[in-house]
Amino acid sequence: MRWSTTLIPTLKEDPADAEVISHKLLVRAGMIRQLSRGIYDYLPLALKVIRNIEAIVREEMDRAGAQELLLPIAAPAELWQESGRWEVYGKELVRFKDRHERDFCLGPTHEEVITDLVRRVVRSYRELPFNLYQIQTKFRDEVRPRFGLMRGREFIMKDAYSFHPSVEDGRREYQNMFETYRRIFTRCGLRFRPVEADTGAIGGSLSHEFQVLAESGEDAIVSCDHCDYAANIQKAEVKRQPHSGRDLKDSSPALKKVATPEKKSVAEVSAFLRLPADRFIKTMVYKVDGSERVAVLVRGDHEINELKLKSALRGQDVALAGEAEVQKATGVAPGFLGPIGLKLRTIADHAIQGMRGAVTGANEINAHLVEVDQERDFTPAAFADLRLAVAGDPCPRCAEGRLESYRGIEVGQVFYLGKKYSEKMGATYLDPEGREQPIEMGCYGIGISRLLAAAIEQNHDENGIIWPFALAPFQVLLLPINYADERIRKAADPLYDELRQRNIDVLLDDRDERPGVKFKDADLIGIPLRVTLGAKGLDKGCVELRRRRDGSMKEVPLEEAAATVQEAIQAGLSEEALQKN
RNA sequence: CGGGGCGUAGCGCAGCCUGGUAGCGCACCUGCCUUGGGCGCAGGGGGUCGGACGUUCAAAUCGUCUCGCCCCGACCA
Repeated sequence: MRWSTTLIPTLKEDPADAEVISHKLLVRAGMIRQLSRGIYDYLPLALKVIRNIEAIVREEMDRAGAQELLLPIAAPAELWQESGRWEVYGKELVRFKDRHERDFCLGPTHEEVITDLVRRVVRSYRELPFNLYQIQTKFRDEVRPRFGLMRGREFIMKDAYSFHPSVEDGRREYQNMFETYRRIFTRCGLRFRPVEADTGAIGGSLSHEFQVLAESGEDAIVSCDHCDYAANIQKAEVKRQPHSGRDLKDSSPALKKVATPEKKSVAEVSAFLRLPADRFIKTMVYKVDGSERVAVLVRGDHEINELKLKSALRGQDVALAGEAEVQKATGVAPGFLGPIGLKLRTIADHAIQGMRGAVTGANEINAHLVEVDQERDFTPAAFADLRLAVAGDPCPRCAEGRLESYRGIEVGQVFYLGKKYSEKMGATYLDPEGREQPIEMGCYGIGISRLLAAAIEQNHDENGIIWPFALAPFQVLLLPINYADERIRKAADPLYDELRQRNIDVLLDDRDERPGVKFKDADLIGIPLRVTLGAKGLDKGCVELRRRRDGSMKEVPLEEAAATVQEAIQAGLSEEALQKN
């Protein structure tokens, strides 16, 4: 492609409305433009990258035995009412009426539509299993779209759904997809980590997320430095440890009330009493299923994991109580709550068990209790794993490891759904004994457009994007210093033709621009290889080959340039494929 | 949904407080010049100041409403 005939509207300055680096660079590199909140035009350069991602996804999905299909983006409300999600999904689901006043929605995901298709088609176990996928635009009316393509309302997604005659077969396919995702993200040239994940709104019993590692990621993840345990912080288990009581004398000093005027938070009381945060017991009041109030205890340096709390309460909805609600339920203001004498059902994190010499609120304004001994002074209804894991925690799976924490961008997630949709929607088959059975299901998503942004978050420098070879919109950029110069042009044009003959995706910067402008734009759009053709080099019969990633440069005889470029691309691709993840 | 901020040329911004002929940089067009990291000189085009209503002799500027975009937020006791 010749630059002069394409549309790559680069910008010198960051767009005013962009916050994160991928958003800034996508706009500055002329790849996307915003049409509306969370809705973007994909310009040619962006679409080329998307097509590259899609090609990798298709190859690997097909290789794994899945088949591509395409489902409608608009779906009738009835399907969503059947699954129960018409009511549950909320405002994220865009609804509209057609001219006959029938309710429809735009698909934010396609479990309903595909389950409906399959139940109308499949009769027998002989027709199972299979895995169907599509690559399609999705629409979710996010509360707060942000960060450019990272959280858009309209986005491109690959979604796959598999159907099985047994749990074992479903698990096999889950594993198959897990490995396929590993291959896909490895081939994309990304550093990533699969982590155990919560199943969230989609439902199901087993799930992993694929997180592209990037400082700017919205997700916190932890992984073991010793074994291969890794999990989203929301899901990460905490190993039950022996209690952290200070001194294990037979008896604790007597309980003592101390005045703590206006000191409410752990940080404030900790500073005031000169005691470390891990000596504190934090008491939080939760609304459970909207009515009951439950007190939850965690150590002062820990934080409650509401997902764990929810499962400890057998799946009831939990929400932190407001200040007025706390006052009403306990008779004291938040900040001075403690488990001793509290007339509420109380559950405590494991770390609370056996604590001695602890500090808690006194259940009266401006006072705390010190020298609290859990076994002596109070007994919660239950102990459970209720807190968020933190870096340094011992690994819940192996003996030696410690957890490290990272930030990540979720670009893929696999779910084992089981019978969740098939039972509700009556997707069944006849087993060999002639009995009707609900189909076992799994589903597997990849955020294609988010992957585009994540790749940039992970691969950029102060000058612009640094594309992995596997995703780059062009493999190589030809940069004639002065294309109007006949000698340079007569070197550039044949090289351009030869690269094209070798089936290499090449961009020729044939614009009548100053060299500086071309160099800046070249770095900005991030093509992995750049061949510079200038008078100095041509005097020696040479051109210059430069790698975008490390800036390394070498002179190459003009006649060998095409072959050298081809080798460099091969080398780059295999280097990416061998990257350890 | 709540709170805050911003809408002025394609992009980035000033002007608004204190009403009086709409500006700057970049980009763009023409010519000359220049050609290894966003050159130089000269000339030029482009704006219903987001929209509506109001106040006023007069509104980008003041008021009311409205639309759009950005950021923050569901309380860690």
